[in-house]
Amino acid sequence: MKLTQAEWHLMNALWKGHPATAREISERLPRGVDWAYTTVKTMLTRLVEKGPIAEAKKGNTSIYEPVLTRRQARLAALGSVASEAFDGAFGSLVHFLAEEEKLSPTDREKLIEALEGSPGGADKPVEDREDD
Amino acid sequence: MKLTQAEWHLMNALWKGHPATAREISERLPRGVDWAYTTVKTMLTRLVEKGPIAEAKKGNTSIYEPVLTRRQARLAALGSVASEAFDGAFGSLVHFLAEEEKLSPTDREKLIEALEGSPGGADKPVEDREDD
DNA sequence: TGCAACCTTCCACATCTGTAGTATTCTCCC
DNA sequence: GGGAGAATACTACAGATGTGGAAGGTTGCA
Repeated sequence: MKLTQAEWHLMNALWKGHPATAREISERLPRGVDWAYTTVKTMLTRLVEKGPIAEAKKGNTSIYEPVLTRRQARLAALGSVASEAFDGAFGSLVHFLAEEEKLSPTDREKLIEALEGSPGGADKPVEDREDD
Repeated sequence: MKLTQAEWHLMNALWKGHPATAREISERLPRGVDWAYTTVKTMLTRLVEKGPIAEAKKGNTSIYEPVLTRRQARLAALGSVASEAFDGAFGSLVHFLAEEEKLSPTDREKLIEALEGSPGGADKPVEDREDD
């Protein structure tokens, strides 16, 4: 259940409140992500096929519900980084992070840069429900 | 400088010792990653185009050198996860990790599963030079 | 009852990824 | 000098991703 960046946008929007319709979701996308409604619809359909979300019909309209919880997705994402970048050792990742806590200024810059590299991040924090 | 999984394999192999030839790199790929030599060559060429590694010619043969350091790549990877999955808040990622330290058994399983999901992870630990 | 607004499904298409074959060019050794 | 074995360059191709247009069904309201 590894998500792509675009899929994260959708999932984040869905986790913000569900069930939700495609339109609701598309309205909740972060600033900078200005997709056509049909784009959202296509991605949602693909996510349903792939499994992370479920679709139900209410009359003519589809309503979506997350199947994958936010926590599961986060674990998967971190697990994947651990496996690729830290020789599969989760502890090594944590260790690295701990070390980097004392980031040098230039590295801090790099990180900020990385964070700003994609839209959707680093603006207003979202409510912090720990699951779903 | 976000790397794909396949690219991580190559970069990891290169970081293990450099400069290195395509053949050397291909021989250092993790078990389970059995690419044809030409595949390795293609990926290396693409990585050179994209920037993370540099290529120099020694007679007929290309020798490769990382430009992106391991540490930079790790920061970028974690930054990207932070941005996608933690609303851009790096601290939130760290917090999550801290919480998850007390993983439930089933979740621990899920994590293991995620780690085992791709080849190259979780066998022998690699030397732990903190940079390059 | 008819239209505006909204929803859906289907199709399209460029780019990126993963993977590798083929053909050509070097090079080194006999 | 000629051939075997490597290395290279070029090309291909399927599947995933990112985007969205076109056309047609539904529905509530005037």
